Parts: sequence; C-alpha cells; structure tokens
Amino acid sequence: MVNYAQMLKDAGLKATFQRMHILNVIDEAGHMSIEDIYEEVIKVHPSLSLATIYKNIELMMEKGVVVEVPIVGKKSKYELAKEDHIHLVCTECGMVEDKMCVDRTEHIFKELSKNESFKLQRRQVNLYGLCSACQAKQAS
Amino acid sequence: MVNYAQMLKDAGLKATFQRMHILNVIDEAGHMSIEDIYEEVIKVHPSLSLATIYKNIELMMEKGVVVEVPIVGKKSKYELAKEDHIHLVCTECGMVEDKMCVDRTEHIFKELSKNESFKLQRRQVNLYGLCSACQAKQAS
DNA sequence: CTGGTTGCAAAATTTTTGCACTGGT
DNA sequence: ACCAGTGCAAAAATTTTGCAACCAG
Repeated sequence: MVNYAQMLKDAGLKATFQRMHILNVIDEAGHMSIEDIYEEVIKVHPSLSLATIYKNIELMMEKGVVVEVPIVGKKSKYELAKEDHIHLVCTECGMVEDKMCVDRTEHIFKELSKNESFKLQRRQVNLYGLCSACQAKQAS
Repeated sequence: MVNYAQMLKDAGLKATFQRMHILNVIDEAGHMSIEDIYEEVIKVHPSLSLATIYKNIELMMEKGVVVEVPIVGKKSKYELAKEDHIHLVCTECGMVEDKMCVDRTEHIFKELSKNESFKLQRRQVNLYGLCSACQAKQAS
C-alpha cells in the first residue's frame, strides 16, 4: 500500500480525501477513464462530483502525479506516474496492460529523436491487438 | 498528387466531393484535428457540415483510409494511412512530424508482444518534446 | 434509378466554469 | 484562521442522431 498522502504533498498538493480516493482507485485498476474513476469512487463517496475528478486529474497531471494514456478509438485512460513502460491495449475490450521497457528500446528512442532538433521529454508507446481473453472469445 | 477517388473506391466508399476534399486537406497538412479539417474545408466548400466530417472520419477509419493519432493533452489528429512510422509531437505548439521506423524498431515491437498471449495488430509510438521553433521561442 | 451520402437542426454527451461552502495545514 | 479545494448547477463545447433532399454509380 503506497502512501498517497505523501505523493500529493511531494507534488505540492493538499492531501484531501477525494484525491487520495481517486489515486487509490486508479492504482488498484491500473488504468481508468474519467467515467471509470467516477463510477468506482462514488461507491464509497457518493457526493464526490465529476467536476472534482476533472479538476483533479488535470491538476495531478500538471504536477506529474498521474499520466494520461490516450487510446485510439476510445477515451483516454489515466495511470499513476511510474517507471517507464509501454502499453498493450486490447482493441476489443479496451484492457490496458503495462510492460516494462527493455534497455534496447530506451536506446532506440533516444536515437530516433536526437538527430532532429527535437528535445525529447517523454514517450508513449501503445501496441494494439487482441488480449488472450478476446482471442478466445473470437475463436468460439 | 494522389488519386483520392481511387483510394475511396478501393475502400468501397463512394468518391464524393466532400470526402476527397477532406482527404486532400489532411494530406496537405499531414495531421489535423476535426476542427482543423472543418476550418480548412469550409474555405472552399462553406456548406460542408461538421456532421459530415465526423461521419466520414469514423467511416474512413473503419475502412482504413485514415488513422487516428491520439495525443496527450490535446485532441486527436488524423492522418492518411501510410507506411509505418512514429510521431514526434511538440508539447508546446502541437506540431506532429512523421519519422520512419528503423528496422530494429520493428523487431523490438514484435518481440515485446510475442511473449504474451497478445495478438499484435498495430502500434502507435509518440515521442513528446519541443520542436526547434518552440525551443527557440523559449530561449528568448 | 436508387441506395448511399449530405446538411441541417436538435439531442445527447462530455467538459468547463463560477461561486458559496468546507476542510487541510 | 486562511486559502486551497469541493460540490453543485449552469454554461460551454463536443459529438451523435434523425430525416428530407441529393447525387455518384
């Protein structure tokens, strides 16, 4: 169990119950859309408003606590900021799975951007395909 | 000058003036949001409606004529389907530049997904940073 | 001709905003 | 106690939909 309060304070944000709850929900599910977060969060805290989620997701993104994962054909999901990784995204069910980068990957991205007069800040790699569950479902 | 009419017919779609115009606008700019397309397109064809753009972008995506490029913190842009490549995205001005993949990149992605019971369909790689113009602007 | 396509206007959905009240520090 | 943060409700922005008229094949 991570200390969400500390994460928020480190980012210069007040550790409100709402924020910790949002972080907790994202952390447990891994990747969640705004709607996903809202539906999960109001189970425990029914008065928490959608506006609060919007405001906080934006704020926590600016502060680097959470990261947006935009997805082709679907709404963006959000995850806690963490070690660099790539995403396997199921085009069928929308599931997102993290996969750690191998060192070689790291190297290639640096190379791809260094030739340009382009100052690399961060990268985002999504591999789209069918997860095993959806493959099984299609086979039947 | 590509033959947009042919692209559409190959995809099983009627080659309407509206569709060819949309494709032309995307092609010339490289990457455009729905709003971008609309503003550009009505300069020549003022009665073309936003609804038509939404309907056609979705349809042409399904048919594989255009591809969505979702971008962190901004609206998705759309490009013509083309040879596999990655994107350099400027976090400041939103500019998107294509960069062809080196062979090694190809290889790594295959490897990253093959261990899993994950059936890779397509990939999407965005490198975020500052373009040269925005670097110059910040320096001043 | 004729079925797919368009344009309009209205509806639905998503996101943002203003402001009085609340709660962390 | 102070001010960031919340919740509500309303506004704005975005996207979808239904349908009559239209046009590419």
